[in-house]
Amino acid sequence: MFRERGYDATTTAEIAARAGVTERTFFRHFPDKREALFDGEEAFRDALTDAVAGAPEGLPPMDALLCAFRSVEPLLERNRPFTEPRQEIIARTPALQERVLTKTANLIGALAAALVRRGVDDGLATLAAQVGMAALGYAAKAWFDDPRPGLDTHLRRAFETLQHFSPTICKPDPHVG
Amino acid sequence: MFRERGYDATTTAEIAARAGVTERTFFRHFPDKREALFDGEEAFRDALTDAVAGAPEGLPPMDALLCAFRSVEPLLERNRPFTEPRQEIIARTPALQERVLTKTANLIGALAAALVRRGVDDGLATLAAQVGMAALGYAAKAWFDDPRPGLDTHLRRAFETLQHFSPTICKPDPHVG
DNA sequence: CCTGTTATGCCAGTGACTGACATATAGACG
DNA sequence: CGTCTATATGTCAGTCACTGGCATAACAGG
Repeated sequence: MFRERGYDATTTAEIAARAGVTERTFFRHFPDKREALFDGEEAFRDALTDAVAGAPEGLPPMDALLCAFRSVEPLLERNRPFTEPRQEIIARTPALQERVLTKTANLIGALAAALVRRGVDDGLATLAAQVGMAALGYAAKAWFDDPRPGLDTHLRRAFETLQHFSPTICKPDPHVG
Repeated sequence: MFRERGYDATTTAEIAARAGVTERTFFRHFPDKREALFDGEEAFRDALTDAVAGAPEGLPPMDALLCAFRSVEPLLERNRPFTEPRQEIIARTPALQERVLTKTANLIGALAAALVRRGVDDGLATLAAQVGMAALGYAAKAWFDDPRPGLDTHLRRAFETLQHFSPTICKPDPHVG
C-alpha cells in the first residue's frame, strides 16, 4: 500500500480503513506507524542470538558471529520477497531509514548480549558485534548483487577483508589544519 | 532546558517562548525539534573528513581513519562540557537515540566518501568507515572513563584489538535448530 | 447464566510540523 | 531622504501522528 502512494502520503487512518479497523485499533497493534513495516523482525534477531548461543564452546567471538551469520542464510533467502520491495520504500523515506538504524542497533545490542553470555567482555562484545554486523552488511550486499556463490562465500570474503584492515599503526603526527 | 523538564515534556512552543520567538520561527531555524540538540555537528564531520583527505598519500584506508581520529582529540576535549550533559538527556530519550544513530550513519557515509576520494573502493570504504567508527566509539568510551592516557593511546588499543578479531574461519557447518 | 478478560469502537485532545499571507527590519541605490 | 528589495519574523489555520478515557461487543470459564 505504501508502494502506491508512498509512506508519508499514506495516513494511519487510511491504513486502518484498509485493514477494516479504526485508527485507534491500529495504534493498539503497532506502537508506531513506522513499526507497521518492520514485523517479524524479532524472529531474525532470535535466530541470530540463538545461533550465537549454540555455537561451539570456546569459539572466539568473531567466529561465533560468523557461525551465526552463516546459519541464517535460508531465513534471509526465504524473506527475500518481502524484504526486497520494503527496501524500495525505505530508500525513499528518511524516517524509515532512521528506524532501520535503530533496528540494527538493537540487533547489535542483542548480539553483544549473546556474546557476553558466552563470557566475552562487555565492551569487546559490543565492538565485535558492530564489526560483525558491518561485515554481514557488506556480505549481504554482495550476495544480493550476485547470489550464486552463496552467502557463505561472501561472508568468508568479508571476514577475510577485515583481516587486511588494521595493519600498520599510523606513526607520524596528524596532519590537520 | 531539557535537563529540567525532560525532552518529551518540553514543547516546541515553550522552547520558542524561552528563546523569545514564535514556534513558527523555531521551525524555520531547526527543521526538527530533535535537531535543536545536535548543533555544530557538521564541524566535527568536516574536521574528520578534512583529516582523512589530508592524510599522507598512499596510506591504507584504516590508517587514514586512525590519523583522522587522532587529530580530533582536541576538538572532542573542547566540546566535552557540551556533550556530557547532552548524553544524559539522550540516554533518557529513545527518540534522541534514534537521531544519534542517523547522525553516526551520516558521519560514516561522509568518512566513506572521503575514503572513496582517496581511491578506495566504494563498498570497501563503507565497511572500513563502519569498522573505524566502531573502534572510535570503543576508544572514546574508554577515554571518557579514563582520560589520562589520552585518546591516542585508547585508539591504538582499539585498533590492535581489531587485529585479534577475525582469525580462524569457522569451518564446520552451522549449529542451528 | 453470570463474570472477568480482551479486543474494538468512539470521542476529545495534545503536540509536532507546514503552508500562506502579512509585516518589519535592514541594506542598496537613486 | 525616499524607495525598493531581500530576509527574518509574526499570525493563522490546518494536517497528522499519537494518547487517554470510557463504552461496548465478543468470548472464555465457572
